Amino acid sequence: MKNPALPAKAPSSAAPSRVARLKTLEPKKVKVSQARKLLETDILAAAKRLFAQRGFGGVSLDHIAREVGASKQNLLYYFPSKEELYRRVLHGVLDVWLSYMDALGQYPDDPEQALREYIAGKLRFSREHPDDSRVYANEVVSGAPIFSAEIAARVIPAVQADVAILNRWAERGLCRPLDGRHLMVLLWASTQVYADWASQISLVLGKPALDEGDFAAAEALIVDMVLRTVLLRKS
Amino acid sequence: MKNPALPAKAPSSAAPSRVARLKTLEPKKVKVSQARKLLETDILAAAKRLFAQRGFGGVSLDHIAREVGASKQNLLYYFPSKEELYRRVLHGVLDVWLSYMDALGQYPDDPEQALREYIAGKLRFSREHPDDSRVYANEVVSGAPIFSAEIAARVIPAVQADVAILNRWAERGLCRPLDGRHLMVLLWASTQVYADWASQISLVLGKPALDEGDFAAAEALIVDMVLRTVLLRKS
DNA sequence: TAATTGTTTTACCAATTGGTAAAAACCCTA
DNA sequence: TAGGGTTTTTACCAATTGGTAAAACAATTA
Repeated sequence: MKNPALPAKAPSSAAPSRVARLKTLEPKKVKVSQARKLLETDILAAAKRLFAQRGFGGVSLDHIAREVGASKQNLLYYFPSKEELYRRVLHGVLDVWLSYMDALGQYPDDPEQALREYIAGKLRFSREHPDDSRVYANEVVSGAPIFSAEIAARVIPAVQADVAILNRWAERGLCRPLDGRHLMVLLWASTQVYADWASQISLVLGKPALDEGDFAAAEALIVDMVLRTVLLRKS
Repeated sequence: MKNPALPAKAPSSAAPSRVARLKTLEPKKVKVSQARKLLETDILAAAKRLFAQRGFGGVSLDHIAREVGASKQNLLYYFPSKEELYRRVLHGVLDVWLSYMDALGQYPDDPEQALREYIAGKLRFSREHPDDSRVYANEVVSGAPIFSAEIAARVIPAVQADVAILNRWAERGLCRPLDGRHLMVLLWASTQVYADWASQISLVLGKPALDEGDFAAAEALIVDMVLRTVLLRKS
């Protein structure tokens, strides 16, 4: 099915085969034993981009394949099915997502620094990996039909660890006691929105795309709010 | 591309026609002059639910039609195309979305009350209209390919009005001066996340669905944070 | 060089996609 | 009850969907 809003891709008439392209660019440099990993990576990258933009159901294998200059059947040689490809993409996305979750543990005795780092990291994630954020958002908005098990297995423990850290701070009198679970939700929401809602935010800010200054302003506001709320006294 | 004659489609034996169903349920009550509006409403409701869950590309007309007990062709009698149906759904969603935007103007001289109402309203929106929120989120995450014009025309002015109110408060010394645009983004994010990310939040909270208490806890946290940040002194 | 392995292409497939045309059924009024 | 407008169903359509089978090609090893 064609998403009418997206411009139809110009028919890649010349359609250079991928192998031909590789050979042309680096005649003998690229070992074909590496070709597999290369193409696999390309497919995953293209799939991530498209899934981020249009969701699982809005993307066809043919679309992804054309994007990397391969045939759909070639793609199916690397990934046994569309759902498996999607699963692989999601798996990678979750890896990246989780890698920004352990900032709180880095500063076990300094809530302020820990929270600053956490927020800064999450905003960096939104800025540097917007498609990862959007793929994740798409899956979660859909009710996580495919990945709820993996989210439960990997995300929930990470969240609970972060919540435990917050609770320990509160017990030690380092911060106000509050429901860490809702604080985590708020942190995700307020940072990832700068990836997921970038199109609307840039409309609000009146510019074609978000720049460094916008992210800095967002960080300042979020950090300010969170520290005011979490710390016993604003330093 | 050749297309060999396909075997005649099996007659949908069990499928009860919609009219038959209506008649069975309420023999003469339902005026058929109302049938049109009824079916149209049903279609829009079903489409909203499905678009919310799977995005534009993940839903077929047939899927929507079956959901309301009608045929795809019947559906196309009411809506000329899938995109037009989607547009109608989005239009309704935007109406609801915007109806929660003018809370700030209700209390022009009382930032605290205004912000409390705004947050409470937005959370009510997430709770009472989760599908609206998700359809909106899906469209925005996709880069608003179909609705960016209408968002620009209807949402942006509303945001600017709210930002102007915030600025006026700051000028009058009623609140701290801050970038109202980022505050608005934060308010959307932190409230709508309770609709869009409900599946993950309920996993975090360890319950099958969010209940009133969860929304109350969220409201308390968000209000607390925002008031601490926006007001000159926390009352 | 031959056999083997790994990769890509060609040729299909049935089912589904959004959409059209026209016949049929239905309802209200004259 | 006959006609006219409204709604639904039947019958299609070409294009696209995810996926399979096998042939062809390329690379590595024996």
